[in-house]
Amino acid sequence: MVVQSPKCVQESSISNGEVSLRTESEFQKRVSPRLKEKQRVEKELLVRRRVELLDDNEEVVASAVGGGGGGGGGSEEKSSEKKKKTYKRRCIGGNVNQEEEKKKVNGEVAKTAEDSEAGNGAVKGVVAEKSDIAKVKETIRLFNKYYLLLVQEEEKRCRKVEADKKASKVSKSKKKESKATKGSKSKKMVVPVLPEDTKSKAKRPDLKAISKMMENGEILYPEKRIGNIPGIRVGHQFYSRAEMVAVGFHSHWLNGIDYMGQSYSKLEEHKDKTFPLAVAIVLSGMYEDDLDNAEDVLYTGQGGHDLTGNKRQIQDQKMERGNLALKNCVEQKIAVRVIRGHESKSSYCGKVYTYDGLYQVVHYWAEKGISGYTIFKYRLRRQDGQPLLTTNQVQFSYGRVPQSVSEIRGLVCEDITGGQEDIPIPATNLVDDPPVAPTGYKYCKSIQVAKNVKLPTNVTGCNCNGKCVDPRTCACARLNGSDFPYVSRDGGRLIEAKDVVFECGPNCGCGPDCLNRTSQRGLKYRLEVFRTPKKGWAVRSWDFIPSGAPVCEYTGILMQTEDTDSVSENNYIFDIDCLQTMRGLGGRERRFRDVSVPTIISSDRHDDLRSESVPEFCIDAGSTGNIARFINHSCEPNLFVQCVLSSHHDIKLARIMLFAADNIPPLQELTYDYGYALDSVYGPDGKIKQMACYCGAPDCRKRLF
DNA sequence: TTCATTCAGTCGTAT
DNA sequence: ACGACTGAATGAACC
Repeated sequence: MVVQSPKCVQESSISNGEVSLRTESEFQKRVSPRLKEKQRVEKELLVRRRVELLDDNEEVVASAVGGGGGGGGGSEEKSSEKKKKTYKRRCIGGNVNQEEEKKKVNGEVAKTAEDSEAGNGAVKGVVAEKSDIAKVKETIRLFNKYYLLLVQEEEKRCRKVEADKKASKVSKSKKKESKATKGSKSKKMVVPVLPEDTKSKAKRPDLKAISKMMENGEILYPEKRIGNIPGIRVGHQFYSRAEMVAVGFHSHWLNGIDYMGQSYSKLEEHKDKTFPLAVAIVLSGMYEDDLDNAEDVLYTGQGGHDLTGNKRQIQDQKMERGNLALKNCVEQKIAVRVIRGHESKSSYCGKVYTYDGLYQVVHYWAEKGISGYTIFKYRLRRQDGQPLLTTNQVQFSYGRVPQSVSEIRGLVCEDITGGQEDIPIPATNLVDDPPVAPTGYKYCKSIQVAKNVKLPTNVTGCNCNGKCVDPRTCACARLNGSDFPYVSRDGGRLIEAKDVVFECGPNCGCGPDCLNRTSQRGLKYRLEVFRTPKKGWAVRSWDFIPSGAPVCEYTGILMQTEDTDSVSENNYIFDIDCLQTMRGLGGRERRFRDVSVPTIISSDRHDDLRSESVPEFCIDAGSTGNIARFINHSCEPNLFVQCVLSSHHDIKLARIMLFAADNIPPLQELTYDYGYALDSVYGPDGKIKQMACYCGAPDCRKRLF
């Protein structure tokens, strides 16, 4: 294809994990001296070392994903007791292939040759049991899904309430008239409407979500535990109290002190202890003086607070419940988990809760508080030998988000989009000397269509006006299983991954503000392209990204797959293959039955898709593309791929969107699962090519392909 | 910015 | 089976 400077090839190829068609000589020249040798020595050691090197920089920030990947070693066995709970949801992320294999064994018809190959390949190389960290991640994703579903429910209810209000106001006079004739009916209207109506808005979808998870037995650790919880390392960030409940890390969404009650004294393993016994506390941060410094904490007991209004003491605190539990910790030298709540403005979540590690309750005493009532104070000291306190690091990392262009360290390009995007995307390079900027491609915000590809025309859309709200009347909503795939919170969040999302488009009656055009609004977050030591270019966000939020589209040249064969140096080809996309869900659960396969896609065409081993169309971002071409692969990604149809309904030509699969803190590298089937990539010699994966995830498949 | 209201599981007590 | 207990989340009301 295009002649690129050697440097460019290097950058681009590594950055995208080296897709496929590189020549063997190039491959060896660039990667092998360092890689292959070590690979032979020991794969795992290599991976770990790389992760350490890599995360040197990012560990500070990416507490959930990054890190040494080690942690899990011994604890994996313990987790088997909870296997049942998570088992049914194993068909996600890195284990998709495994799940397919299982289905086959169960007698389901193998779909395609490609599929079965993927299954076989995966079973050989994949870690059988999920790491504890992955389980936690999965649990929180489930929580987020419930949360968004319940937000949607709430939004619907509120709309209805509002509509009813309007209607009732308008028809007030009419009602009076009709009272005479329809007395009984109006009575019925008033009775059920009033209680719902008055509770107009605040319904706490977060609490609803944990209720649902309890109901379904989906709390990861329903039993309280003393000490660390598998999969939650020091520095782990939670984005709400409810999230902690979902994991079982702190089982109250409200209380500061979580403790084991008397009932635990019956258990054999706790026979020698006195209960109640505290296991975890949350420092809400409202007592500024609670925090002496990072290693020492002064904690005020519970009770006697005025629940409503000003949080003043109105009673003496009593030595009972949580206070007693903490006292017992002093006497029995039991360490408690300490979670610190931080205000984090400039983020959608508002508050972040960081796990700061185990603390010994060394001392307690009673004193008279400001209001003259007795309060209990507890002195906690951090246990030695724990990872450095993350509080400072978090602040450091948040502080590191540059406020202006002049503050950006290692800036090599102020805006790689050349003004095309609403928000500039700077590129930084603190790795190379001299620092180089990403080159060898042309930035293009929107997709380019190859000459021999024709997008369908004469497509009908919905007939809504302004914003689409009623899923019963909006034709686009009906295609999505009679519901909108987005909630309006935070400017539009996708509730969950779907096989395909039908958005409103140019053929619809609604306007640009329609919720069902969420993925068409361009970039919302301040992204940065940055150079990594080992993985080439990478992308991160300076803003917090809530789960389900659209991050960017994958753009490039939309072309026929067969035309790409001549383009042999290209590493940026994204196949528009629904099956492949589903493999790359990255942890989002599929809901097959919820997606009505629309009649517009004729059934024979659908069969075509299934039987085809190679998708007909692809997006080539090799020479032309947007920010998405710099996003790296990970086996445990924080983004997922979602096919979106907006201007037409041909699934083979769907747009490729990347959405946040998790709540993503600022400066965490953005990644998605490239979704390669193992042993599916062939070199020029016709032999299967392999590529090691260095994403560093605990459940890394070790191979990209 | 502050204010007021709601939210729901846990733990202990009382059946 | 019941009720006290708890302070986060949230929209409204407030300048």
